Amino acid sequence: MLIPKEQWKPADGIELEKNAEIVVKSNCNYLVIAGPGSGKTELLAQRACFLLQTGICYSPKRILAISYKKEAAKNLAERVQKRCGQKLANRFVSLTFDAFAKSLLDRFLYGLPEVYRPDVNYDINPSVLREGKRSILLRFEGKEPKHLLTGDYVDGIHSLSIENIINKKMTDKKLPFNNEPNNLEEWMINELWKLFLKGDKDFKPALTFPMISRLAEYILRENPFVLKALRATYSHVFLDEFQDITGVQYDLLKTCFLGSNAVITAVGDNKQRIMEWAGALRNSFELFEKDFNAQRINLLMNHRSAPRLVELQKVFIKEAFGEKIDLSDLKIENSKKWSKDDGICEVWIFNDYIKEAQILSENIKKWLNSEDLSHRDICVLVKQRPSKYTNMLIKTLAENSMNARDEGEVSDLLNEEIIQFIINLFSLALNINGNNSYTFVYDFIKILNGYDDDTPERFLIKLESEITELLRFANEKLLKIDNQKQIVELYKIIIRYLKMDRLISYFPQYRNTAWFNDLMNKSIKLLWNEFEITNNWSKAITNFIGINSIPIMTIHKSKGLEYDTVVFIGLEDSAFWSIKNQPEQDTCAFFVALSRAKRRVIITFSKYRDVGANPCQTAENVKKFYELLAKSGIVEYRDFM
DNA sequence: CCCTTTAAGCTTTTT
DNA sequence: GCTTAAAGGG
Repeated sequence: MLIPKEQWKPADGIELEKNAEIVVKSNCNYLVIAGPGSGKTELLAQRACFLLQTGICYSPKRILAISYKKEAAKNLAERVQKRCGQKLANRFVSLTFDAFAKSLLDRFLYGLPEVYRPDVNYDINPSVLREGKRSILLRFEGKEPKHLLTGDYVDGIHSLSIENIINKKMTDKKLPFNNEPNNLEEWMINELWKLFLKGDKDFKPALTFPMISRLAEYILRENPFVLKALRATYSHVFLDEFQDITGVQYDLLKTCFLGSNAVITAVGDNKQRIMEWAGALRNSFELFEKDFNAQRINLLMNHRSAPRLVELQKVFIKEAFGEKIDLSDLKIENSKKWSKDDGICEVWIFNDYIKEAQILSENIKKWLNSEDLSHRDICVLVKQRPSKYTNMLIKTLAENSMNARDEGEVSDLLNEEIIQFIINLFSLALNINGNNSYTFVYDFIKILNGYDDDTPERFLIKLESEITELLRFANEKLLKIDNQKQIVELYKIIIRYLKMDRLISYFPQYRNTAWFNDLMNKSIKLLWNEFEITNNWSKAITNFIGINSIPIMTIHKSKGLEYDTVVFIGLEDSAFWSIKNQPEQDTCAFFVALSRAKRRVIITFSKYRDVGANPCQTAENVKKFYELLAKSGIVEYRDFM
């Protein structure tokens, strides 16, 4: 059953580059610098296979893989299962950082001292954080201890920045917090911890994710047995997108595994470090090398982009990142699947955003029709505020019967299990050729019923007829719907059929009623919107899923994704206003945008754009980017003015 | 109530 | 760095 180490070969005939193979078979901590398209998911999947198939990670030991996005965690798990089969993949645990921290907290809640123990029914992110943090402050008005009202704090809690306290200060330091506060800010931090942990008559206990990580870290530090159990479980740890790790998360990582026998493989790219403003550590690579005695190694292949785009990326790296960059960054090679002239990068200059939208629409139409691209092969990127920058384009595309939409608005919604269920149910009810819809709906209801493969067949047969009846009912109702309220009714009937308590027991996140209702309302609104436009339920569902719309998103959202053609709208000062405060991060952001494309990048500049009171756009501050593009000799400039 | 001044949001993820 | 929302003063 086990494969000897020397005989092990990468699964599915995949060829790994030399450095990737070194990491896959390594037995020490590595920091893998993996640029765009270098195949880091594949590297981690192959390493998982190597460890499991050779028995280096032997049963019951497990591999813990930590990502940042649910989607990334899911993709990696699926890849491992595909490469080495379900049985071995059962010992591959792929989680997001927050899911990992939360699972520790939920399992070992009672390992916390009473003061720090959250109510077992805590919510995540109190709704009040969204509605107005100031209202939290008000409940402490006048209760400030008199002796702390000195110096900067004579005005009491009003002199505090509540935003800063909740987002940063509360989780700045490891627990425990100082029980005898020396100033008003410390007092406020303590009061907020108590309120969030325990709640009161009009505040439901609710934690933020950084708080959860701090609590999990505290449990492990205070309970040697829990720590020992964790370390006994995982022999190997993978850390994806390591450039994004926050200080809070790094502390948790150290408490978990520093000084243990776990072999850690961290993968990341400092050229894509765009999350510093949200707390990502600037020096995570150096810290990891030092603390964990990790070796640094670079991947040199770019499997994604066409040769001319790889060349452009290299020029960009060399000129924009300067001496900070490892020399091997300039040795990147492109994949053999391209011919050497492949790859297009153009800068399109417009007088106004109306012309910009027209020209883009014409070209997108051409790409869709004559280049055989599908909507999902194209992506429209913006630095921030997608709606502001792409309003006109969406309108113009619609006038030419093409769809584009802000993917950020809907992607989380569409990925929720309950929404997936509803989509699949409606697709089936309307006889849309969904490939796996029936399996999805059947399995979903089967699980909720607590059925498995040992369940007597008569129950399963009954279940099938129940589903048939549900589909018939949904079909009948859907076809009669002529206002939004009737969709609400249909949703209610479906949820009542599924039973909320059963839903919650399998998807505990839906315990948060406000969030669940929000999901429902958003999807109803979106669905109704699509129906109003199309007046056809099949089309409405297809549009709701977005198969026929071009995704629009921010650069941040696009990280980790790839598209044949990338249209970056608005390489302008007003879009990159932050370039003065955070030049490195904005350079990284532009690099991320550039490197999403497999074959073609179009970058636009419009002299006039309605993004604010001053429509006249400049490119003084982003001049650096234009100079770089021009210098490469690869980019073609087209003037549409 | 209106005008002026100040502060916050922008770019994210996570159950 | 610029826009918009909230707060403060007369």
